[in-house]
Formats: sequence, C-alpha cells, structure tokens
Amino acid sequence: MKENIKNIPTYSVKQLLTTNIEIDKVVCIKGWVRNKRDSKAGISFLSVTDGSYFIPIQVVAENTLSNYTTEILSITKDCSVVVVGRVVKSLGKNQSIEIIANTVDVIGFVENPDTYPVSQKRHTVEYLREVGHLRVRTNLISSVVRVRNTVCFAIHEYLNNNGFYWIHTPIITATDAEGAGEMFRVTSLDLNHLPKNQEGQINFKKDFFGKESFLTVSGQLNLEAYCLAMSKVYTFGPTFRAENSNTTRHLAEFWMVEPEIAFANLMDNAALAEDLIRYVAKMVLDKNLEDIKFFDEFVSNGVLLRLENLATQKFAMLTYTEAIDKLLHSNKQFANPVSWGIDLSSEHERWLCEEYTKTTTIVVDYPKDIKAFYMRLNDDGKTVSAMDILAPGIGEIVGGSAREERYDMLLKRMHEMNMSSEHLYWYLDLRKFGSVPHAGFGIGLERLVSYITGVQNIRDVIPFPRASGLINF
RNA sequence: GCCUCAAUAGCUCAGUUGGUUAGAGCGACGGACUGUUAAUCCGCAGGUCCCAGGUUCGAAUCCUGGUUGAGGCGCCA
Repeated sequence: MKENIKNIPTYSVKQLLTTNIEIDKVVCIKGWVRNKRDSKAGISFLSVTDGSYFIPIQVVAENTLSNYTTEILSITKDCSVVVVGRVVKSLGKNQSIEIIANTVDVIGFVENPDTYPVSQKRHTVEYLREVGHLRVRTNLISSVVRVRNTVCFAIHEYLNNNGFYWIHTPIITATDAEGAGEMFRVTSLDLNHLPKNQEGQINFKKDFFGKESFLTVSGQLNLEAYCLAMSKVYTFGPTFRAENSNTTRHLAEFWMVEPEIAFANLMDNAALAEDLIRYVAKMVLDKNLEDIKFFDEFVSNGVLLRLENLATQKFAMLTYTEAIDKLLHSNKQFANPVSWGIDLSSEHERWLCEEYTKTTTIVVDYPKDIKAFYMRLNDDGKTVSAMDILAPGIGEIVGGSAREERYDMLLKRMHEMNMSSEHLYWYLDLRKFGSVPHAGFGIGLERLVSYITGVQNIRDVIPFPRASGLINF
C-alpha cells in the first residue's frame, strides 16, 4: 500500500452513497468485491461493499492501473481491496456516483475461487447454514444483520425515551421452575467423577454454586424484583431453552426483550407492546429501507407493505373466549378440535391472524389452566390476565401477562400446580413488602426480526444459530 | 420427542418401467465485446450419484439399516 494513502480520508460505502460527497473529491474505501464485470477493451467495474449499506459502491478500474493485468483482472468475489479514487457522477444507470480508481490494492485474494463456498450466485439458506462463518457475505444475511441491529437499537431507544431502566438479569440461575421449558445445566463438576451423597445421588453441594444451577429461560422473575422498586424496567439478553424443538421458529439460544411495568394492568401491558413494536417498525423503515426492499423483492413479496402497516395500523384484539367462538364458527376443519379450555395450536393461531383478523393480533384472558403460575387471576375465577401477540406467518411473537401480585392467590396457585414455594421464597416476598399490580411481556427478538424481514426460518435471523444438534460455528 | 419428505458436479436441479459413456443452468476457468449492473455471447474443465449392506445378468433408480438436511406437530418467544 502506498504511503500517501494515509492522508486520504476513508469513507464507508454508506457515507458515500447517503451523504452529499463532493464530486472530484479523492477518497479511500476499504471493503470486499461483491461482483466484478470486465470489458476487455480495458475497463473493469468492481462492486465494493463494506457491510455498511445494502447497495455497493461501483469502482471503475481502467487498464492504465499498474496492477490491472497482474491483479485486478484476477479479482473474484470477496477479495478484499483498498481503493483510492475520485468521486464522479456515474455514467451508468443504477447509481448516482461512482469512483474512478487511482489505485486498487488487493489486500487478500480468494483462494480456489472455483470452490469458494459463497460464489457469485444465489444460494439456498439451507446451504448457507452449512457455511455459517461465510454466509454474512451474502445480501440476505448482511441485510438481516443490519435490520436486527436497528431492531435492537430501536427497542433500547424506545424504552429509554419512555423512562425504562435496562436491568441486567443473570444468565445463570438456580431457579429451576421458571415455567418456560427445559433448562441447560451449568456445572463445574468433573462429569467423569461425579461426587455422590449418602443416597447415591449427585452431590450438588460440591458444585460451583453449592446447588444445582442452569442457564436462564427468562429474566422475568428477577426483573419483577427490580420492577417493584424502579417502576419501569426491562431486561434484554440471551435466553436458553433445552427443548428439542424442530421448527422454523425455535432456537435453543435466543434473545428476548422483557419489559415490566409497575402499577399496571394487562391493557397497559398490551398498549406498551403494541407501541414498542410500532416504534421498531418505523425505525426499520427509516433506517433500512434498501434492505427491506431487497426482502420484498427476493425473500417475501409484500413484506414492505406489511411493515408499513405494522408501523401505522392498530393491532387487532380479542379475548380467548371470542377467539374460540370465531374458530368454532369458521367453517374450517382443524386437525386439533376446538373447544373452550384448549390451548390454541399453531393452526388456530394462524387462522386467527392470517384468515380472520388478517393482521397482528393480541389475544387476551386465557384459561388459567393452560398458563403459568404467576399470571394474575381474573375476577371470573377461570381466566388469567395473559396475552399473546400473534403475527401472520410466524405465530406467537410476544407472550405476557399481568402478574399475580396478591400473596395468598399466588401461593394458592403454586400449590394447585404442585410447585415447591421453597426456592421461590424471594419471589413470594415481593408480594409481602409493598406489592403492587404489575405486568410485563417478552418479545422474541428473532421472531420479531423474522416477521419484519419475511425471512422464514429463525435460524437465518441470528448470526450463529444454536439449536438441537446445531453448534458448528 | 413424533410424523412426512429429501440427499446426483463448487451451488441449484433433471435423470422416463431397473438397461450402453449420468445431463442442464449458475459459479470457476479461457476467449469475444468501448460503460457494465445477478452484464451478455462463445468455449472448456468439473462426478465416491450421502454411507453400509441386500435383491438382480445389470442399481443413481428397488429393499433394509444408518447419517445429514428440510417441512409439519408438540413445547414456547
């Protein structure tokens, strides 16, 4: 690389294409060649991307460059380059500006381009999962990553703007009954020489924490403790479930944002969830329109309109009882029979939001017997103040509830469900010392990103997916 | 965990009723083209037909087992 490059300002591709860079300015860009087109008359067009923006910058390399025949003609997809050149109005159709190169330095060539896994062609998502370390070099995954970033940023921004404190709830927990599925065990014991107690069982007193410990399935219970002092709080981090789920919408490691609000009921809760999701949708439209247009054209037709609707339209809302009634009168044959008291299955949820309301739908007030112990009992004595938000094409993206803040009611419910209150004494304490009605929910980050982008399989909206048998990268 | 389907070139796929030397597109490579946009056109190379058995004169094709992947269901976010 030439010495004088150090004095030339480096711009990201996004800066070049979205701000008014003055014509004839000499700039430096650093990135990877996504595509190269040659004219043997002595001109090559390099589409260079650095990940900052969906659209690449076009670099025009002429055969007067000293390394034109020795290096530039040999460039293949994803060679890394440092380009110094002059910004000019483009003569081509698809971009406003381009760069006439003074120098193109190839920093790293691609070995064996004939077998390079992410060659210059379209690939299936299934194949790309097999090359998880390289798949971000596609339009699909890089766009997903940019949108995912915006979604996370929007969530933090919305909650901070509305007075929420971000609480870092623990990843490792001793609470083995959070009620959300199988847990991964955390241990520092030597698995080949497990300590045993007198009954011949594993002696977890010898383990790192002195008792059994696990990866968290939800930060909710810890978060409630902070809610009942800080009023508006949220946790946002990875959660872990050891369920052997084999679907397009489950991961063993996924990210969840869980707000919790004090002095609030289920309707406050639903309003917050809806407003938050709408804010996220608006910001994605604002910051990632090029990415969304790509999804709309190549991944899922109509996803742009769906996102615009998500950003502007009210969600539908109906009670569980109403939902059951609509399902019973739908004239559709369901594989799982419908009656009051059943848990809604995927086909029921899909019918409700895809056929009946045709939009994002909040279902509230579920039967108590199909919901978690901490959900607040309604006055009817048979339903709880629970809510699910259903998204067309995905199903449940949010689950939440008002929490049972009445000590006696909570204890009674735990006994009914044969739960030991011993480990959760601290959770019960919260109902004894200044308890207030409070509510919260969890949004599955990946499900939200999947809904926004139209990318069908949840494994493609997280950088390195973790699922049963899937941990190669 | 249950059910269904699939596996053929670097990738995406075709391959008829079990029958000679397994095909195409894309990618890669070589050539043509004075500005391309998933460039276009011409040419060339590229195969353990997932693995192990079995049936058969003969298996990419049929059978059994396994491996890997996908979709649906359940669990949920």
